[in-house]
Amino acid sequence: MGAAPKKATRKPRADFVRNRERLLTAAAEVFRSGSRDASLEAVARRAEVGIGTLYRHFPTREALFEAVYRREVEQLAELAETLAESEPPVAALRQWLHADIRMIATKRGMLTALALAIDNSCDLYAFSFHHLTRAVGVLLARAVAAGEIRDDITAEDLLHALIGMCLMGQEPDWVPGVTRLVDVFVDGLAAKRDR
Amino acid sequence: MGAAPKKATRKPRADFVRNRERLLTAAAEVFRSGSRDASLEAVARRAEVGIGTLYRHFPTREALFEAVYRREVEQLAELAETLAESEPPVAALRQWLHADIRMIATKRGMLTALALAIDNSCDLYAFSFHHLTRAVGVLLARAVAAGEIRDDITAEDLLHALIGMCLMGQEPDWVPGVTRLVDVFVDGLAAKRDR
DNA sequence: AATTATACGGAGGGCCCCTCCGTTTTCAAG
DNA sequence: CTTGAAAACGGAGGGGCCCTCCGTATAATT
Repeated sequence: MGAAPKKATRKPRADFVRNRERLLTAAAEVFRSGSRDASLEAVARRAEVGIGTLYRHFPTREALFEAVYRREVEQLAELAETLAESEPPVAALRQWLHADIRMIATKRGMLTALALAIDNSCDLYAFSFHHLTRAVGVLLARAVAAGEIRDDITAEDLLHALIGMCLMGQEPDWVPGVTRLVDVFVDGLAAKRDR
Repeated sequence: MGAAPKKATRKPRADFVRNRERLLTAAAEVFRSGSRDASLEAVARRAEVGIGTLYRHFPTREALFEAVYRREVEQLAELAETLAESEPPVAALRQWLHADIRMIATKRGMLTALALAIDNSCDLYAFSFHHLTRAVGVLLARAVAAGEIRDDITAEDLLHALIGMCLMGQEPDWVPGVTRLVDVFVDGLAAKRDR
C-alpha cells in the first residue's frame, strides 16, 4: 500500500507542454509593466492560445503569478541564506530588503503578485509568499538573537511594510525613495528604545 | 472688472441638489468596507439614480472619492495644526499618524481614496492629498528644525509609507500591527545616525 | 401657461471574468 | 498504419463594470 504504481501514466501531451510554456512567456511579458489591470485575456491572446486553455493551466490569477515568479522568489530566498552567513545581522537584513526592491523594480509584476498573495494568504497562503517569510524570518531571528533589533516585529510584518512601500512607488524613478524609506524602517528596528 | 455678475444665475435645480446628496450617502455606504472592487454602478443603484447622473455629478472616480472624504481630510489637517501646538515634535508626528490609522480603520474607503490620489497625483494632484501633505509637512519640518529627526524624508514620502503599510492590512484586526509598523518607522526617523 | 435651460436615465459599445462543452489532437495499443 | 479513447483545445456565452451619448422629462423663469 502507499506508493501504488498508479498504472503506466501516459507521457504528457506535447501541446500541453508547449502551451504552458507559451503562456508563461506571454504572462511574463504582459506583467512586466506591472500595471494593475493586466488582463488574463491579454495573456491568452499574446500566447495565441484560447482563454479556456489559460484557465485550465492556471485556475486562478494567483496560480499564474506564482508560476511566473517562482524562480525569482527562490532566488531571493537563497540570497537570504547567503547573506545570513556572510554579513552582520542588521546589514544582512538591510541588504536583503534592498535586493527585494531591485528585483521588484525589474519585474514589476512581482509586486502585484506579492500583494495578491498577501490578500489571500490568510487562508490560502497562496504563492511562494511563505518562502519569503521563512527567508526573512531567519534574518530577523538572527538579528534579534544578537540583540540588535527589537523582537516584536514578525517576518510577515516586515514583508507587509516592504511591499506596502513599494506599492506606493510608481513614479519613473521610485527606487531611491523607497530604498530610503526602507532604510528608515530598518533604523527604527535597530533603534535603542532605552535611549 | 473682475467680479462680473455673470448674468443672474438660475437657482440650482432641486433634483440636482437632492441627487448629489443621495449619491454621496450611497457612496459612503458602498465604500465603507473599502473593497477594492467598489463599483460605481453599485453606487448609482444604491442611490436609486441613473448611472449617467452619477457621472455627470462626479466625472471621475477620484472626484467622487474626494467629495465623500473631503470632511475627513480637513479634520486630519486640523488635527495636525492642533498637535503642532500642543505636543513635542516627534510625539505630535506619531500621534497624527496614529490618528490617520484610526480614521482609515473606520472609513476604509479613505484608504482606496488616498491610494488612488497618489496614483494620479503626479500630474493631477487629485483629491485633497495635498492638504494632507501640507499638514504633515508642518509637523515634519518642526521636528527637523528641533533636530529630532532626519531631514531627508519628505511629507510625500511619509504619507506613501503610511498608506502603503495600511494597504497591506486587511486582516480583521490589522490596526495594532500597522500601528507598530508605523511606530518603528517613526523610531527610524528619530534614530541618531551618529550612534 | 409657455418657454427653455438643466438634469435625468439608461441603452449601447467595449473590455474583462470565468465556465462549459463540442471538437480536435495526441498517444499508444493492436 | 489504423483506430479509439483520453487529454487538450478554443471560444461562445452569461454576467459585470466602465463610460458616453442623446432623447425625454422637469424645474425655474417669464
